[in-house]
Amino acid sequence: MSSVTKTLALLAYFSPSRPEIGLSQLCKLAKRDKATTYRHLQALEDAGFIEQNAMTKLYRLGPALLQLAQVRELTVPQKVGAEAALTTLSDATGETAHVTVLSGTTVYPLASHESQLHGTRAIMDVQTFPLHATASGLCALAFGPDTLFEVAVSKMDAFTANTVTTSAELRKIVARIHDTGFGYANRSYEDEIQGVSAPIFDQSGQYAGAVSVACVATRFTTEIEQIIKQKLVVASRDITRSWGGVLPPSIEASWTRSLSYPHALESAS
Amino acid sequence: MSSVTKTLALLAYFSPSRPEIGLSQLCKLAKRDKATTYRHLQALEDAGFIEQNAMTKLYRLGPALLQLAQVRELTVPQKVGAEAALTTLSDATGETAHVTVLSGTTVYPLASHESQLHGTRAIMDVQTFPLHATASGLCALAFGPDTLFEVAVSKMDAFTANTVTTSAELRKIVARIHDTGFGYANRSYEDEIQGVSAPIFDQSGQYAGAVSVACVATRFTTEIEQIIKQKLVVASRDITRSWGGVLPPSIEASWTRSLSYPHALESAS
DNA sequence: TATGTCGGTTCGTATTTTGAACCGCTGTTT
DNA sequence: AAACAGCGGTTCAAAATACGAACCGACATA
Repeated sequence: MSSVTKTLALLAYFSPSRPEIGLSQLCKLAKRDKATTYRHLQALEDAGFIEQNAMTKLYRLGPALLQLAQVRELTVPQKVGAEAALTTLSDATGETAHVTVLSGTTVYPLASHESQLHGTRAIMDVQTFPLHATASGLCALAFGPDTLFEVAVSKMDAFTANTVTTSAELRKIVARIHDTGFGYANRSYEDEIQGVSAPIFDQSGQYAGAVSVACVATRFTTEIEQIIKQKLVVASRDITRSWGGVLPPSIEASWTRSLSYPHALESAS
Repeated sequence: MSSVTKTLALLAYFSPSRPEIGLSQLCKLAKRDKATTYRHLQALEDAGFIEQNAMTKLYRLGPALLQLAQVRELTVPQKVGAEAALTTLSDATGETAHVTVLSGTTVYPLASHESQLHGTRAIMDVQTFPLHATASGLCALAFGPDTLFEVAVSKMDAFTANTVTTSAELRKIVARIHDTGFGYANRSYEDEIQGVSAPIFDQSGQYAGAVSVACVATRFTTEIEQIIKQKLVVASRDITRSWGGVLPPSIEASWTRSLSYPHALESAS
């Protein structure tokens, strides 16, 4: 592991729920030496990736990230191209909806929209989505490059009692997703959250990401499942078009089949 | 220079005008060895900071940046707190307005708004603002920590014929900005651009950033200068309040003086 | 077929990174 | 007030890592 990788990994400890971190706390979190961590933080600070609160000495993410994010979004305007469809999806289903993108072998959150309808909502405070345990991740496995599978198998943490933990089980789930055109994660990442997702493709027909609905599990009935799937299809078409992509005909065929024979899916969820 | 610093420095070569860069081109730009640069790019790609276009092999900024930027903005909601005032400022002056923040010893762009009024506009494609040559940077020198001055002196590149290049000149300009409460940059960074800025402060009365108007120099008359300054004061008050900060009374006094006796300023611009 | 450039890889050298121990400071406990 | 614990930050010898010249195969040009 290079020093660069170790340094950049520190940034992942900052989150909305833990926005400021002191040196010692970060050392504990990352299980690193204090001197090393301090030097890494210095390097990040020099680059503007973090800054230090002069009063409290706590570190927080820095302004250079905003700058770079802006360039990224100008280069690949995915976020702006997903937001309208996401709002529509969330409003139509009354649940939290989000879009993820696949980059390399990692699934990143891009945008999310929370429904105003329910008090209890699925909230996202996630850096990256595990391939084997989330609807988005499973979608990537089913429709993305085949090399992802071995990556997924190499880190199959059990997040809940429902998380799949064997390569064989995973392969079966992925196969079903490939058939139906929808990713499912039934309480496999967070307790009481049921995720459903649909893939998004880029201009060359390559897998680009997924649009998902995270539903509080107790609300997840076969009726709402049907509605969610219908709306997911619309959102996926919208976002794919907005990103300049094309949906493979096979996906459209899968969706048609899935939505016509909903009973075929029940065992999958 | 640590390998981390060298690696992160590569990100600065990506910009709206050069959003995708190949390995060899990046080596030339950064004047680095190809093997080293390649390894650095790998590390950045592993972290999701860049990604590679599979067809063209060109690299571009990655989706992890959006994620981190979102956390940054949730931690320190500066951008959202500046945008309304920025729009107002730009509309009222008919020129491009922008907000910068000081982090460590570096001035970063935060947000900008371009006037719809004129065909010719100041456009910003800048990673960081030089302390000695921009209105924002000079504002930081005048109202920020004293340690900035030596940093500024250590890199006084001459961007135009008007850029100050001696420590003595710089000190004089900074003193005048301190007196008037407005930063000026008369064609000192970009030819034909005249910048005027006002400082923004944080909750402890520390310098936090600046709000600026970049005016095409041929349009810069004493009349528009007065209007710009008046609107800058409003914007600075707005943004400072929105950031939870307080304006030092001395600044308000400087502004009152400057705006009452505009002639005292003419030699400054 | 010769040539240049591209992205990417190899391997021995030596530079950089590393972490135990330490420092000075602050706030708390005894 | 003495002892202690925790903090951010620093030092230096030991060791792991980064480095870059040379190289490879693919592609485009001439």
